[in-house]
Amino acid sequence: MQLELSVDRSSPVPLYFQLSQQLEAAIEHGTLTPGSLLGNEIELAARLGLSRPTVRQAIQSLVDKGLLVRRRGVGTQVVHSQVKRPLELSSLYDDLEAAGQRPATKVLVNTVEPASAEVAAALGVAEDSDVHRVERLRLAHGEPMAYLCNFLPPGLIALDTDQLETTGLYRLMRAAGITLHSARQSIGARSATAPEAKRLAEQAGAPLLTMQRVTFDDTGRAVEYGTHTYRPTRYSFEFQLLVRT
Amino acid sequence: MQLELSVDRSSPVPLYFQLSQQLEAAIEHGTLTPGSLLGNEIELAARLGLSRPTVRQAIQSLVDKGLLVRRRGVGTQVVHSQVKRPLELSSLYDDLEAAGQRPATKVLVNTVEPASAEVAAALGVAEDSDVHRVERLRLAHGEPMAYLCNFLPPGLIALDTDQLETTGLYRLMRAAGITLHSARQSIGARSATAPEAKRLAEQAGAPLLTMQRVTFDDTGRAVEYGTHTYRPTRYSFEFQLLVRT
DNA sequence: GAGTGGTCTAGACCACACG
DNA sequence: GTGTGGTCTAGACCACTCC
Repeated sequence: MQLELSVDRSSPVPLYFQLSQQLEAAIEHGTLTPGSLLGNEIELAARLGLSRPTVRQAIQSLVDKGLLVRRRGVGTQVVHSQVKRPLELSSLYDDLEAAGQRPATKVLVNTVEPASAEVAAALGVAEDSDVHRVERLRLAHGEPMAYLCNFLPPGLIALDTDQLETTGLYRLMRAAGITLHSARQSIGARSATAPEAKRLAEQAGAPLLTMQRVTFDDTGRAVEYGTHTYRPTRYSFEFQLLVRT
Repeated sequence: MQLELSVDRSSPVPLYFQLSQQLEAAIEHGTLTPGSLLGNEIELAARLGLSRPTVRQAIQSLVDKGLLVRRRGVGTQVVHSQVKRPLELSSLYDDLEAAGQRPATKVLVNTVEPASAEVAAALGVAEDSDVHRVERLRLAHGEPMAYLCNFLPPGLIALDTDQLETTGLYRLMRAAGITLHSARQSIGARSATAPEAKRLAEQAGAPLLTMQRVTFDDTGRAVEYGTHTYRPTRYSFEFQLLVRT
């Protein structure tokens, strides 16, 4: 069966992007089955009236996503194993929403305070300089799921408590025009202290999953530092990752 | 100051790769300071005697690594925050070795047995069909750090106990010509059962960090399924990740 | 308006896999 | 040997940013 592909040269969408989207949709949809060969690049370019570099660019973007594999002398194949979700800078809010869990957020603290040494080091600001402190409890189905404590440098975004209760922090930052670039994360575990246990409706000493994260924008500024604790019976970190080549 | 760049056209190493390596080294070395502009692509191409697409390919590879940021109408800049380690399919053995911890491995079990339903589902093999089972204790400085239980489909690699004690599983697979492609991971936490606690020299009920992983090669075969437990006082998952754009 | 990266073309030669 | 992807060239025009 012949795959239907076409590009619209009058569209402002780049040609390689149009092609990669169509290929991705065909893979997602099962029209291109795992293991099937894509056909050689020259022929594909001729069929679409594109140059080979343009077709290569489209294919390369899907190789980078892990959907296709290229073998010299063989061809380009659709990967067998379905790549579900590449690891991304995930927002717990988005994660829960995607899982259909209707997340709720309760803002416990939303204030400005002097930075501790730890916070100052993480955000790259002077010690005792003002930073925002936000503490939130994230619930799903009315059950506490995670306790989130975040610090932000001043003047970055307006931290409105109502907004914080209806969406995630990353969405607020993106909406404010901040381009997130990278994050440094650390995931661990430890026993709950008495106040932690109380907040999360666990028993003191219960195991907790912990995550610390510093997020940077594309200018290299630290835009957020967070220390989070999760109830491991309710949440775990799941992700797919690709091998660097 | 002018950055010294040159390419060797007689080398079998691709020109774009030579260039990207030199740029990466200059960033690492501090010759290219964070925030500095790289100079426009046309001029850079002319200076090196390369075509612009080749120079772009070199720059793009570093953008993908998170070392550079491009802005239309502005230029290409070195990212401020140092990207340390991109998240990769990490081997605990390599992690420990990189941290100078001289890892040691004790093979507890190395056998072939019928696959349980869970293992069969993860590896995509028939239930009760033969699979390798390897249980290892990973130590650093003589202290137990993690308990690793892995399952592998038969006929993939020879699992020599001596080799397993001197290197990591991923190295053995790569050495056997297996091209690792992607992995699906889940990281969580729970309380140690009595036998788990004993293995890791912890107390029963102590918090443990857990990781489950299925690894696929580039043909889509599952090549490994592992369930690991870590002592959270000795180990945490640390990684840097880039935001998908 | 000037300068930058973003996209695109129409070729070319090479390296590798497979029969 | 044949076919594939891997690399490379020398241009071109456009979109965006900044002055």
